[in-house]
Amino acid sequence: MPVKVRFAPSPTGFLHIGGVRTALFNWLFARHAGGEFHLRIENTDTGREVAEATDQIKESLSWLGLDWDGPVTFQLDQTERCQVEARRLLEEGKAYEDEGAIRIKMPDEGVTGWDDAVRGPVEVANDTIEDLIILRSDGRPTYNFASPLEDWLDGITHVIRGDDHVSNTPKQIRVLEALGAEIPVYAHVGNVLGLDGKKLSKRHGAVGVDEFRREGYLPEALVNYLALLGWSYDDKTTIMSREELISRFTIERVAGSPATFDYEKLEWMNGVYLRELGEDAYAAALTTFLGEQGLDWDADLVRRTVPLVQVKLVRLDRYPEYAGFFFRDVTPDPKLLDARVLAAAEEALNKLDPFETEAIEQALRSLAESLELKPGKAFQPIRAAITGTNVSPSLFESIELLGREKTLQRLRAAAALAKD
RNA sequence: GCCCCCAUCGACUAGCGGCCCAGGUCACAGCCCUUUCAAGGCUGCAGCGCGGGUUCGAAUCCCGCUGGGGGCACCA
Repeated sequence: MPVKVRFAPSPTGFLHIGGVRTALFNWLFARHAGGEFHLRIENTDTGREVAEATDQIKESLSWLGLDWDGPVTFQLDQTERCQVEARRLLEEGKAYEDEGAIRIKMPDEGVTGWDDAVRGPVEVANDTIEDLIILRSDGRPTYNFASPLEDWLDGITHVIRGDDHVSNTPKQIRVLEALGAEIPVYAHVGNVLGLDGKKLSKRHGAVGVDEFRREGYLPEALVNYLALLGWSYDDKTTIMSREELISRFTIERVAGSPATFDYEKLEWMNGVYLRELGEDAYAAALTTFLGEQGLDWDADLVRRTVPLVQVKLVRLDRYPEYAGFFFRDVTPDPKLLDARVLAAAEEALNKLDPFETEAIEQALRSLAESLELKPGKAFQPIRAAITGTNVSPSLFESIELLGREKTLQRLRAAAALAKD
């Protein structure tokens, strides 16, 4: 039987990073097996912002490259079918009415168990499972009825979901049995925790996918990082392309223990991906990102700054601060300046020909020498004058790219500032 | 309160009885490189929660404890 899995978020808000991880595992599992990955919106509880949240979920998945098969389905669409099935269970004596709602009968003795694909055998005593309501008195199905029912209708073969669903599983298995449906394979993945050891939630920093996007993370990096949160290929492999992830992913190597989300490692990994990009691809990513930030900077100039910044940035959102001086004026802190050095620099660069990196470096080095200053000491005031700060891309290349006119202009302006 | 799940360096993890006085990655520290910051190279710091078993032999198996997480709705 071909593999068929689903990711079933509820449309209550943006896509949570823990949810994304669940989606990713489902997706990797399906793609590895050549099966299908479906997106189902569990809107059993009529939400107010369904449309908006659904769009956002779809966009987040798309951005990450997690494509789904077939149309997006909505649980609410199965309301009638749920009612029909509930009535059937009633007729078959497997359910009963209770104050207008319908409850399913659960066995009082014995156990309900399953062989969890990540945890192994799990058993729950039946006397701890109550007769749950499957249809509310207003006719709407409850989650624990609608979800397994739709899994059955959709022919879902594997249910891969978060740890928090473990206690729902025995209930859903009983529902499925009553329905006469086949029981899918269940796999419960450990939860994602925040730095404080608590389950990740909106309280703990950037947990929505959107936020990672705004902070300049690459989807490839996020996917790679997330894949390693609870799954591993072997004892030493860390960086894996999407294709490698797909071909290597198996549910057997997924861990059942909770994992703490580590921003520092994600950043490091993002840097790895950023550095691996070709210069044109890097420029394209940067331009797109800047556009999303509302910064309409000259794409050609952005492209030319790439060689100067690529190895330096670990996140795209650092670019404006780091390379913004190419696009807008600067106001350096006077404390970083030195009028004598700046005046000398202006003179040295004024009629330099050609105005190129190598010549610039040569000129400034001999300037340092004649002023009897260590190179680093002499360059810092110049750096501040040119870039506005004491942390910047390589000075000589920056000067070449900025051009003679602007360079001299900034040198003069800074020299004036320094005198006060 | 009841039920379920989990437990290796600060973090993510490898380990499925001897290959482990525990390996990799991030973080951290030191050194090298160096025009700042990064990146890179090298070195280092650091862990099997506790107590009982089983076994010739346990991080690996069993039991208990402790700790953490999740669940017990006409929420999903």
